[in-house]
Amino acid sequence: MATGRTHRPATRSRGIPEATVARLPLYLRALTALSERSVPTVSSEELAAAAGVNSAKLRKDFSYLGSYGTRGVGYDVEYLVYQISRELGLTQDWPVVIVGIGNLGAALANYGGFASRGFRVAALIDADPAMAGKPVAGIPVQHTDDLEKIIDENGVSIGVIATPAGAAQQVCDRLVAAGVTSILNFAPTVLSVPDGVDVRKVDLSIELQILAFHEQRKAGEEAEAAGESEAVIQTPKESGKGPDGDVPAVMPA
Amino acid sequence: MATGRTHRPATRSRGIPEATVARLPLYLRALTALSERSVPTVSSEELAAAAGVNSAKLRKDFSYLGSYGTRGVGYDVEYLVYQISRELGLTQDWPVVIVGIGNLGAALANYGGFASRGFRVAALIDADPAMAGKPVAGIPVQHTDDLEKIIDENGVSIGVIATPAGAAQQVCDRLVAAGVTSILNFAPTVLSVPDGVDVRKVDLSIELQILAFHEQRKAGEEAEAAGESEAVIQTPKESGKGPDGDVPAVMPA
DNA sequence: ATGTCTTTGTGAACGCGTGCACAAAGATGG
DNA sequence: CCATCTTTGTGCACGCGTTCACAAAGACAT
Repeated sequence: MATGRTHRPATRSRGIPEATVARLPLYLRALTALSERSVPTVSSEELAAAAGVNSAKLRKDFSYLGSYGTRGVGYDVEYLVYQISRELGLTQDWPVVIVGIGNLGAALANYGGFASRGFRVAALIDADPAMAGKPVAGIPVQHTDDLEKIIDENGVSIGVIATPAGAAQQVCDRLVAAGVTSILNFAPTVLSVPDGVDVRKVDLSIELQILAFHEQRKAGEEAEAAGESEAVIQTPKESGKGPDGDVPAVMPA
Repeated sequence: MATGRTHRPATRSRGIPEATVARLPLYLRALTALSERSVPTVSSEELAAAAGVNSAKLRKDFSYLGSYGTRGVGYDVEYLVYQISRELGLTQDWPVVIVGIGNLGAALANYGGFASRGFRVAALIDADPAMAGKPVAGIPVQHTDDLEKIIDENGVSIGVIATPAGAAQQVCDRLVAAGVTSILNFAPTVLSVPDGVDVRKVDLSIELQILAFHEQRKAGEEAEAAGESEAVIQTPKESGKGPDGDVPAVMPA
């Protein structure tokens, strides 16, 4: 099943920083767009602009993969697309199961982004017997009872949890026990998993709350409206006295 | 995590580090659960375990908000819930618009997490005239033409983009022009916004690709550790600059 | 070949976030 | 009131990630 995995592109292959890994998909997307427009080469400056990052950062990121650029010219788009795809493991097929076919699960099943890049929805699983057999996105929903069998027969190693919060940990445990080692969690819960299992979480309400925090801060500064531009003022760290404006630093009684 | 933002000197808004802000919602969720069980106080150790973080980190996070704990006892749950809620701006109402009512947009509209905490879906907007008036999650969908009017009349400052990638930037521009200053972007695009506008992005396919990377790495290590007698992994000749044999089959965006 | 010009690749400095470890603060019991 | 025990709040050191700035590498023109 797994083809040769002893890859060593003439440089330090192991030890790609996590932050870099998180940006590779971004670069890949930008490069794919260039590829479709048949652009042969691209400079770090251009690509960085397209990906919304600093060009030095981009060059350093690529340097972890190896020296794929040509000084004075830039990077070969096709070659880079291939290298990043391979580094991310997108040259192979990743069967994925989605557990919890509610509104969100159905939306995920229909999401084109899955199929387009090496990921294939191998099965949809739901606890509701009434859902069983019903096709969603052209795939019949299967019952939770068969979870282990489905994982095993399809060689699934990536699972997506889109269940209510209450069921998430239990589903997670079963997925892990059945052999899944990477989980994308949409349920608003902190999952606990054994070592060796990766969990990434996508949490709507957390994202909104972070936005609300900044929004409130912006509103506060605006209300203060002393005529200062917000970018440059850096209040020196003071302790004790300090007019921090709107919010009273309430101390517990 | 994923937060694509235009550059800004990593400002500590009122001295609270960005990393701390991102964890506050997590603490709040754990505290709310404790509150519902009528637990009066909690130690940093317990709360940290519930939130899945280091206890020292949690104490330091709270120290940015002020000294709300009592040594030898712990933190007062109710008080802390209130303080964090206020800090995050959840004590006020945040009207939100969702633009792009496809599968994902509809799922978001139905998502309970919105209403539960200060956020209220003020309007659903879609470009398809056939959708207009059709109720989704009990809210009638309105047409994009009225976007500016809807933003204005409802005092919306937070927008959610769930459109196809092609429409995202255009929608974003209109939202910003209409007064929205915080955007949660689900479209697989890098949005460019003026200073002062916050963008957070949620990108499915990026999350999956990051998981795939680690999955591939795990598989590789495993194969390496499981004895090297496999003749399959013979070092390819790597003649010239061409990559090794297996064809990449480049995927479209 | 030689010089000029462009762009990469990276050494080094800096800043942020994390986690340890401990002193200070307060509760609790005698 | 004093001793002891628990838990907070934080000083400090370390490591990761980001950014600057520049030498080296190659393309290209003459």
